[in-house]
Amino acid sequence: MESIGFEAHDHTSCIVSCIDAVDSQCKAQGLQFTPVRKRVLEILLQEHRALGAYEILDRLREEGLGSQPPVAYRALDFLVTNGFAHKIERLNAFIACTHPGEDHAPVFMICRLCKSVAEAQTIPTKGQLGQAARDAGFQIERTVVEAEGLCPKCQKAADKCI
Amino acid sequence: MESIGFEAHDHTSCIVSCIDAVDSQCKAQGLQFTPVRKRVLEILLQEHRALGAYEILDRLREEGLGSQPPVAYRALDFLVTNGFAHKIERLNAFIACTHPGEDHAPVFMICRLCKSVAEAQTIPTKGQLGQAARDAGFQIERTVVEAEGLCPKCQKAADKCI
DNA sequence: ATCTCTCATGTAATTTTATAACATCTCACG
DNA sequence: CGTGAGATGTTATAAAATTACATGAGAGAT
Repeated sequence: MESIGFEAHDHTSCIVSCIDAVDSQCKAQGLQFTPVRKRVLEILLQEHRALGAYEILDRLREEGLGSQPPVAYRALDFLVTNGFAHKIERLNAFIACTHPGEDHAPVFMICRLCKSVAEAQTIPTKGQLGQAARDAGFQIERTVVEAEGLCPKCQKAADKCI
Repeated sequence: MESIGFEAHDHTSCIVSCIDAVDSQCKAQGLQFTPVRKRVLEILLQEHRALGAYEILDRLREEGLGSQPPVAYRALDFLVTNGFAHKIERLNAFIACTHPGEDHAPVFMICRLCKSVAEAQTIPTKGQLGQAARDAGFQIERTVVEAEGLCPKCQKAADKCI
């Protein structure tokens, strides 16, 4: 269980290496990692925060890469379908995946103050959800697990105010 | 860990007893269980399926209980805030709570074929999500846990087609 | 070389989901 | 009675997502 998002790290290299990883994975799988798709992933990678489709669209528009909603939604759909990004249902927003390539059952922790989002991995069949599914005879295909609360930084900031 | 939703049960009495339970809880807490709010909860209780706000609004409109979106959204907000209903984020839809009154960390299982939704309860601090949060120093306030897949009935139906 | 099929993109219009803002009402409490 | 909090009515608008259809670009067959 590893989580990325709340700690500092070298962001520039993180973006480059992630793009490279996705690039080669696309080549391996015969997927087209087109300029719009790559740019959308870069935009997402620039922050550990979920971005709305229209925020992304605005940036694409500034860069002349597309101006209508389907442009953003299609690129996001490609990224999500192939596991390079995730949708945060609670926020109707999207975030780059921090574990591209690996098989996925992501869990998100969303800070209600600073809006940062961290991703961790779980094994869906294990744990309480897995147990509940087994009890009910339910066959899990996909999971959405999102926790809202306070990240370490904002907890400290909140403590000072008391 | 108990789950309601995929098994048959006496639905009429389930609705009545649930409304009664919410009614007395509202009295105890000084909450106003007004006609619109009660009707919306009844509508939700009539199916073990999540209903969109506009589906609910349509029914309210037919009954002359309100015609504009805020009417439905306000009633739903009351029900969700007080734990009498839940929002299924994945579906942008709402469902009556099967455990009103109890302290809540619900988990939902959504059948992708028949759209039925079952609710189970978990302890958020336990399990993999709790562990991930502890590892990251994240303080959970609220969780969204939704699994999509096949309910027992639809699994059987799917098996026959192979 | 060109046909053609698939996948990606461009664009307009629309649908679906949700909220803002403000007027009005009701009813318990002083 | 006032008056103030909470509930409702109504108009308008914002935000999120999709449909539908036209166009383009490249791989592989003929």
